[in-house]
Amino acid sequence: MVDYRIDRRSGIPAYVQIVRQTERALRMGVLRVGDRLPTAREVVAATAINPNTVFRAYRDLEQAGLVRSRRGLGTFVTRSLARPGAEDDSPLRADLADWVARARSAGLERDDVLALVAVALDAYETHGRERHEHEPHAQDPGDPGRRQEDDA
Amino acid sequence: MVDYRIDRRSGIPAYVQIVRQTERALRMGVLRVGDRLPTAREVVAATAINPNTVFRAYRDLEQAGLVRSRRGLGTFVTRSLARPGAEDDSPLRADLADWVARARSAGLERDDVLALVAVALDAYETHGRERHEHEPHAQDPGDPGRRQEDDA
Amino acid sequence: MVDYRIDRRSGIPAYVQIVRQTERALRMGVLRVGDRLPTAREVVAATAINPNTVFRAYRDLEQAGLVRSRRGLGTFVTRSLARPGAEDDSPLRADLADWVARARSAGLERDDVLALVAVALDAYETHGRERHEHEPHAQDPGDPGRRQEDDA
Amino acid sequence: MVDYRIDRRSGIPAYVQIVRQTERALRMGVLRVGDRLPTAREVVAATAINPNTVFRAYRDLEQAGLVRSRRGLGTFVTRSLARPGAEDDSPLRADLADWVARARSAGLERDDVLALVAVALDAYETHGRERHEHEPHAQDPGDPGRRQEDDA
DNA sequence: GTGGTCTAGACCACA
DNA sequence: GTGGTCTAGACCACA
Repeated sequence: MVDYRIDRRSGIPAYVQIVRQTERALRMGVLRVGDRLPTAREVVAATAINPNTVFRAYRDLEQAGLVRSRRGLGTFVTRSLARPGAEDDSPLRADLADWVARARSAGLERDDVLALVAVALDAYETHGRERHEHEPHAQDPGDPGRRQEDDA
Repeated sequence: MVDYRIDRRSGIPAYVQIVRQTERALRMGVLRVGDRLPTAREVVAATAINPNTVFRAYRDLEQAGLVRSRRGLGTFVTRSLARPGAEDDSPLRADLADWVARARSAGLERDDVLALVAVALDAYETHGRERHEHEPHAQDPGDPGRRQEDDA
Repeated sequence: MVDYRIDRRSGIPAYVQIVRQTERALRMGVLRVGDRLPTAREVVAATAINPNTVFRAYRDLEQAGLVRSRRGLGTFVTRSLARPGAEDDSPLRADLADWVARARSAGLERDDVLALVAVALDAYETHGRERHEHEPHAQDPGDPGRRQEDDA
Repeated sequence: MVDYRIDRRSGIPAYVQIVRQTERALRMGVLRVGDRLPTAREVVAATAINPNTVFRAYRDLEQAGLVRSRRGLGTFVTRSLARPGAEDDSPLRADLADWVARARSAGLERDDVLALVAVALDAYETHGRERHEHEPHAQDPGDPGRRQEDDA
C-alpha cells in the first residue's frame, strides 16, 4: 500500500506530490498492475488534504495511462513502470545504500545528496555516457526523455 | 554562473524552481559568498518568464538569508550551503558518477535513478543509519532538517 | 468568438458540453490556430456556470493537444480540426442545408434529424461504404476512429 | 431489438446513454408500441454495466411516458416517437444516405458530419426556415421542443 | 461505499 | 486581469 506524504511547505502542489509519489511507487514495483490505489477517503484520512485534490491527482494518472478509475470500485493500476535492475535485492540498490550511508555519515544532508545525484545525472547525460560505456547497449543516447523535475 | 531551466510542464511554480536551483548551486559550491545572481533581465532572456517571477524567487532567497539584493547593483550570495565532502574531486562524487553510469547503462532512466535514491535516503533515515554507522559523528540523527521535496 | 450554450437538462456534464462545442468550432473552422478562447470569466458571464467548470473543460482540451493555457494571458488554440470540404461555401454544406430544410419542413424535429443522421452514419460505416464507393480513396475503411457520443 | 452501446469515455452518464438510444429507436420506428425493451439482465450481459443503471434509465423513460414496466413481465413501449417521413424507404433517408456517403468519401469524419449537421440545424432554426419554406406547414416555428443536446 | 460533477469562495502565480 | 490550486460541501452515478 502506498502511503502518501504531503509536504505543504515544499511549494509543490499537493496533487503533483501525489502523482509523483505514485509514479515512484510504480517505478519501484511497490505498485503493480491490478493493484488498487488507496481510495480518496483513505488518502484524506492519512494526509488531511481534500478529496477533490486526490481526485485531481488520480485523474492525471489516468490520463497518463497509468491507472483506471472505476466508479463504485476504486482506482486500479493498469501499467507498470517497474524496471529490471531496480529490484529490492539488486546489487545496484545495495551499492547505492552503501554510498548513501557514506555520504550521510560524511555530513551531507538529504538535500546535498539529491543535489549531488542531480549533478551526476546531468554530467552523465551530457558527456559522461561515452566515458563510462565500454560496450554499446540499447539505450537511446540522444533522448533523455521527459525529465521529471527532480530538483527545480 | 547559474543558468536556470524552467520546466513549465512540471506543475511546480516557476519561482520555486528558481529558488531550488539556486539552493542546489549553493550546495554544490557553484555559487559562493559574494557571487552575483543573474539579473532578472538575464533570467528573462534565458527562460522567457516574467521578471516579476524572478524577483519573487530572489525575495524568497533573501528571506531565507541566502542572498542580499542591493539596489542598482544586483543580488549577491551572502551565505554558502557548500558541504565538505561534496567537492568536485571528492571520492564520494567519483563513486557516485560510477554508480550513476552503471545504473543508466543497466537501462534505468533518470527518474528511476531519482526514485531509487529517494528510497535509499528514506531507508537510511528510517533504519539504515545504525546498520551503516561504525563510528559516531556530529550529525543530529533526529533532525533531518527541512527536507526538500525531492520526489513529491 | 465561440459562445457556449449549456443545456442543464441534457444530463451531459457542463464541462463535456464546453469541450464538445469547442471541438465543433475547431472542426468548422470557427476557431483557428492562435485564436484565444473566451476567458473563464467571460464564459461564466455568458453561461452562469462556475469558473472551475470552465477551467476543467479547458484543461481537458489542453490535454487533448487542442489548446494551450498561458497564465496571465489566456487560452489559445494550438491545433485545428478543420477539414477541407467543410468550408462555409462548399457544395456539401449547401446540399446539407437543402436536405435539412426538406426534413424539417416534412415535420421532422431536430432530434429526428439527428437520429436519422446517426443511423445513416452507422449504415455507411457498417456496409454502405462499398455500395457508395465507385472509386477507391484514401479513407481507412477499417477504423472509424474514436466516435464521439453523438446520440447516446 | 435495441442493442445499447455504452461509451464509457464519452463523459455521458450511462443511464443517459440508454435513455437517448431508446428514444432514438423510438423515433426511427425500430421500437414500436407494445415492443419489449431488453431486460436488465440482457443489457448487463451486453454492456457490462450494473442492472441498477438500467433500471434507472427505464425509470426515466417511464416517467417520460414512453414505456411501462410490468412487474415480472418486462418493460414495454407505450408510446411511439415515429415520424412519417423517417421511414426506411423514404426519399429523405435515401438522399441523406447519399449525402453522408459523399461527405465521408470527401474525407470528413463522423464527428465532422455531426458538426456540419448541428450547424445546419442551427442555421435553419435561426434564419433558414423562411428562406427554404415555399409552402407553410403545420410545424410551430416558435417551439423547437425540448432539444436533445446533440453536440454539447 | 467509491468515484465524479459542480459550486462558492479564498488565495496564489504570472504577465 | 487571467489562469491555477485548494477547500468544504452538496449531490449524483454506479456497483
